[in-house]
Amino acid sequence: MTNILDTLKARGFVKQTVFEDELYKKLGSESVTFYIGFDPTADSLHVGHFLQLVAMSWLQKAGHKPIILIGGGTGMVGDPSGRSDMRMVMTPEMVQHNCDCFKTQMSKFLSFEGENAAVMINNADWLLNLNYIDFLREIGVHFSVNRMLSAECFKQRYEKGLSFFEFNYMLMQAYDFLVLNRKFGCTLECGGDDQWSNILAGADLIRRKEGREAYAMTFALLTTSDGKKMGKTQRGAVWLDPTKTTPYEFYQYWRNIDDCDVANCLKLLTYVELDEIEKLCMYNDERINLAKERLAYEVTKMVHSEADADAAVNQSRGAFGDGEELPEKTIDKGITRVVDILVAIGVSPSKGDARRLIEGGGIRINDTKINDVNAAISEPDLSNGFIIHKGKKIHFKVSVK
RNA sequence: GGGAAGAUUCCCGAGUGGCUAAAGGGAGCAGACUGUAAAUCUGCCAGCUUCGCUUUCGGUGGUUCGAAUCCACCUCUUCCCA
Repeated sequence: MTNILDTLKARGFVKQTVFEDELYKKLGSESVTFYIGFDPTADSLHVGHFLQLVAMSWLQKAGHKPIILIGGGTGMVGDPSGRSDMRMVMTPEMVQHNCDCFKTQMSKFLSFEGENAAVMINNADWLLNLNYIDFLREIGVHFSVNRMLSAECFKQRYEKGLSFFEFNYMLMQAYDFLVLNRKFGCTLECGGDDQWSNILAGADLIRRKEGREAYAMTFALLTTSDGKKMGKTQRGAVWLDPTKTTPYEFYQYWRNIDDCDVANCLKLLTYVELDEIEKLCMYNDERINLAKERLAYEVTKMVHSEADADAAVNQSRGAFGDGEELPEKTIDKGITRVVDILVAIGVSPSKGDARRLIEGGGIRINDTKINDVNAAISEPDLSNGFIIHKGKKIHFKVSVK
């Protein structure tokens, strides 16, 4: 049986580790309890979280026990990294609501039952009632400011400024790891590579304070080949919640990624075997599209369902090939002008935008280009339904309610 | 506590009384070319009842025929000194 660390490395997950040799042996010989932290700042996860969850599921499948730590404690204060944003104070109810949403979505990738069931824990349980003096005496003494300042994550913040709260973040996260180690025997913390300093601090703290082994491992962040964060679109993040990002849109997002990112995404986001990925991605011409289709299908199936993935494929055939199905939208009775319809179905954010789109020749109805800004849909089309195209990629079948 | 600078449209960043819905860049959208890719070139990029009107340049008042631009106060941010 192969060591899970080999698998993760081969697929490009692993960025940094501590005591890799020891960790390797441990992962190969026993069930390791590990954790990753998630901040409950929204009621849905996005694709960045998805990568972490896939990594977790690999580990769980190999027999290790996942702990999902929800940052309810830090969420009560608000994430300081969103600089200009209002620091929205989250009520316990909101945090609870977001946790519930997370759990539903996560249960598709992780098992909350069985021998090594995943568990979800909220750090508000211990962070909120922390006594400041006790914390300083117990935890604070183990941290050297000089060392913290030399950490990469703080260096980048020098110019922008760094609040004491943010500086404390490292201690809180380190403390989380310590608590999980004491209460649940958690010995490994994972996370995105941007969390390296914080994770390392926790592992260090446990070793120093408890004299016990503790390990750290960071995973690659989901970025494009030129280093930009993936998962952003015109309309914001790509969410896992089907009401925020429909399965069709989700499918299309992956179908449209750059050539050079396909292999990476297949390795990190799907369970497709490595040699198969290699075969799929060996082309530099249009045959690479098969790899994109496979990626989009697999990921949609994982996040939503096989039925949703099949539907998305069929709708895509209709939109881009010669299939029958198309994603559908309905409009209220009485809306007839093209401009109004574009706004009604959410293709344009405003009428001005819709007008410009028509003026620029970007809109077609039933394969006829619309040139007149005031054009309206004719009666037979209104009752029978019609197809609206925006550019080359957005196609909807529209019918009147 | 003392001193200095600053807050501009999604982001970065010009603008210092009318010609400014506000330069330039990035992102985004559309057109051409393609493979539902990239690169490149072109156009668009506050809202609306669109030959016009309305709302925008941290907040509130004020000066002016007229302010993003001048004055006052407030809020917040950054920097220097303690």
